[in-house]
Amino acid sequence: MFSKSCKYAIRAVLHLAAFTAEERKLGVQALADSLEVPKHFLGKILQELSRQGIVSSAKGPTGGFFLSDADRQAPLSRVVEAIDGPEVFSSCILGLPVCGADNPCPLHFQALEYREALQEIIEDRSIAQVVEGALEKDLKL
Amino acid sequence: MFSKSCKYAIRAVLHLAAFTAEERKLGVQALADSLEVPKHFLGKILQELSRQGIVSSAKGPTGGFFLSDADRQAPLSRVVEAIDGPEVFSSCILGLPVCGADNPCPLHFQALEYREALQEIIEDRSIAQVVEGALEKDLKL
DNA sequence: AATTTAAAAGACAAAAACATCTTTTAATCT
DNA sequence: AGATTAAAAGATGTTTTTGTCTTTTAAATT
Repeated sequence: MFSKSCKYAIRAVLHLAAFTAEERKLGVQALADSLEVPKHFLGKILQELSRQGIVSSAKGPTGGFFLSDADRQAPLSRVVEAIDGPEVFSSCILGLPVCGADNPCPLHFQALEYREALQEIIEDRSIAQVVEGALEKDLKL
Repeated sequence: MFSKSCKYAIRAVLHLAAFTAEERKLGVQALADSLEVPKHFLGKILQELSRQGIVSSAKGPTGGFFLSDADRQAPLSRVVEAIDGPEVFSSCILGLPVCGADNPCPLHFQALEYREALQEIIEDRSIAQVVEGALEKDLKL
């Protein structure tokens, strides 16, 4: 489904959304500890997310990563697109390059429902909404 | 979603289901040509599928791969399990080792629908049924 | 029995994904 | 200004996935 990098990215962004703000940043070390993922690898991912304007960051003492209010409004799919690329959503489930309604693969029509379910998870909800829902249910982030 | 090997495997099995039988086998070369996938790589995959009893094969002249009537009755999920492992269905969408209804990840409940859609595609239909449906719709296999 | 055909098996190679380490840059604090 | 802190950037290493090639084994045909 998602690559490992992408899974880390999603978890990191949700965690940042829940626990940080402009005045309350989190360093890679702290974040890596919380998520129990390799520090340097996470650093690379955050770097890319930062470059793409999905998370915010500041250097130096009191620096770190955080999610601005604007950052929170983005759909979760932006994170996925940033790391795994936009193909994840649209590409054929059997990897055929020309699969579509006109030239469908053997699973094309069955796969539509799966496609929609996927969209509901990551395209239809903003980062803020996902976190809100999770906090309501007392889920760990 | 599925690994490349797994995508090849599914396509190969469906093709074999549509065009072969005990008396009408297909060699790796011919199959690779039809599916437009690398011959030797496909060979490896078929070897594994054969070892696991998902496809049938015969050596020597007039040899090749085919699907017996019994082979056809298996659900598509057997192919997926054989190549990508059984985890694909049950594992957490964010890769958390302990994600479940009791200790759910931030996307656990949203992911349920996606899970079900996925099951409907590969667990609820036999290979024979998928091929039948595809042939009815004139889809290329 | 000898030859041919094609899968089975295993060794090997390239690419991508995953992960770590070091250096540089920029910001803060004293 | 100098020291310190932490992200940015880049180099490097490891593992997994993907792909190729060669040898072996078994079956059929002559």
